[in-house]
Amino acid sequence: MLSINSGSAVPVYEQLKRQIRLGIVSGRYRQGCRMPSIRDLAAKLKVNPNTIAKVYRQLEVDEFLVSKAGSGFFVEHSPEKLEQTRGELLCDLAEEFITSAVELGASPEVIKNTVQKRLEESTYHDKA
Amino acid sequence: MLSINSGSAVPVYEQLKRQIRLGIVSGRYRQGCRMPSIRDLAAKLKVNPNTIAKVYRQLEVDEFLVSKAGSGFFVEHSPEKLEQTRGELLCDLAEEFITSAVELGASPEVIKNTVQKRLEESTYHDKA
Amino acid sequence: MLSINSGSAVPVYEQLKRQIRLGIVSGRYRQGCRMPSIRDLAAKLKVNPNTIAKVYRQLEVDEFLVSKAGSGFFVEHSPEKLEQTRGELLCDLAEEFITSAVELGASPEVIKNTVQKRLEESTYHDKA
Amino acid sequence: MLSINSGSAVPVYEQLKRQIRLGIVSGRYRQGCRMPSIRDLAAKLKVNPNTIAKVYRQLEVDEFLVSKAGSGFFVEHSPEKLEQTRGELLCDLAEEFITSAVELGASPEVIKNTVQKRLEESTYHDKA
DNA sequence: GTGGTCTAGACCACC
DNA sequence: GTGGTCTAGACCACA
Repeated sequence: MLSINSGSAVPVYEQLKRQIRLGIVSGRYRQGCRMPSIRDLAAKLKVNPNTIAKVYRQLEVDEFLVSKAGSGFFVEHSPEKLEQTRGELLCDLAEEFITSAVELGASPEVIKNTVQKRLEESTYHDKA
Repeated sequence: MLSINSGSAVPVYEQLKRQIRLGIVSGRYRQGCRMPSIRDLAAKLKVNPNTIAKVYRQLEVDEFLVSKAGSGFFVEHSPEKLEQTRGELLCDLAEEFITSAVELGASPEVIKNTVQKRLEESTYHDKA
Repeated sequence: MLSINSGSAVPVYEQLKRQIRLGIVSGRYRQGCRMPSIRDLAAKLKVNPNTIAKVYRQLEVDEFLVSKAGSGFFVEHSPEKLEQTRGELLCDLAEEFITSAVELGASPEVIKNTVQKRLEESTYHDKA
Repeated sequence: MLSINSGSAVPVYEQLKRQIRLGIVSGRYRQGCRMPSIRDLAAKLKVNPNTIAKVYRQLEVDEFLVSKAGSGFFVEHSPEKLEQTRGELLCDLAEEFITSAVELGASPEVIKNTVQKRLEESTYHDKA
């Protein structure tokens, strides 16, 4: 599901773009599948259809979607593009995390140790 | 600035609590300073004043704020409390990051390496 | 000057994009110069400001313009981009010309000879 | 379909004359066929009926149309006239193309080579 | 129905 | 002033 933070400084279309791109890269939206129609999604999220259209059009420029006039938008990307974007998004996530952690006053060592600890715990949970 | 995500599953009061607590711990809201009045903040964020009151009261229970009748809420915490909360928030941040990274298909090693790399780069930038 | 053909099948924003791009590539709009403001150009051409904004934004994506918030759009491109686009536009012109000529019933030989003849005449005029 | 560029320096009646003449020469309007009535075409293109009348009358003088009182205008031309006009239009197309290409900074050799290349490609496609 | 284009406005942040 | 975002509609072509 997609969510919108109206009060945020980051524009609605940008929020949706990120979420949908993440959904595509993580496999929730699968290759070849049809996206919700502009009007439907706009009604569901209670935003203007133009805003959704902007999101879809930008994702088309970025080569994640293709539009078929009179039919809809479809997930369409090359495997390389997908792999590359995965790497970029991971870097973005890491950067956001580190920025917030630094703002909290954490040193690089503390950050590294915390990540290490959480990774070990989640690995433990996976094995359990 | 505080922002609200109406579509989110996490309640508005919880969203605000987290943001304000983060603001206190990171030093944006300083010890002894007066918080915005309940009705002002409610008007600004366009939420019910009761929601803000709930946030402030819970932060008071958690020992981040104190209320002075007829005067308002003030930032008030012990240094130990602050240090402890910093650690907790850092863990939360790490967990969010790792969860998203795993959803992206990253292995623990890839995650660790990415964090390491970003840390080195930011250290480098700081020195520069 | 920019002109618009409202009755044409090609969208207004596309017509303007082509004309401005041609103007940049041919040197009529020079590197670093400020473009007319969105509102001014919209008023002059009697189209909606959003249409002009769309043109400018697409030319920014295509790396012919850069926007400086609160200041305006400026011509900004790399020399390589300019040279490459010159070649592409020349090919487009040639294709349009040939398509029309073929529709008129001209054979490849006739087309080639006509071009040759006009080129000689214009060369002659240049020398004169 | 006929289109009008209101912003252009070339008069509306001249624009229409060229398009219709091109339509006749290229075979889209066939010998003996009735043209749209003056008032119908004027209504469709949202121009003054006098403008259409002027176009038709000039095309009559140029021997592309004949008017039959109370019946309308009809395509009527001699094969020689048609052949001659084809040649003239081809020259005009070539001149327009060359003028634009020169404005783009292309040398006569580059222009010739580009035309040659596009001709070979289209010939290849025709054979395929 | 679908997307594609366009209009006529609004409010915001930045300068 | 500037551009940036967003809304609330319109009409069109395509399928």
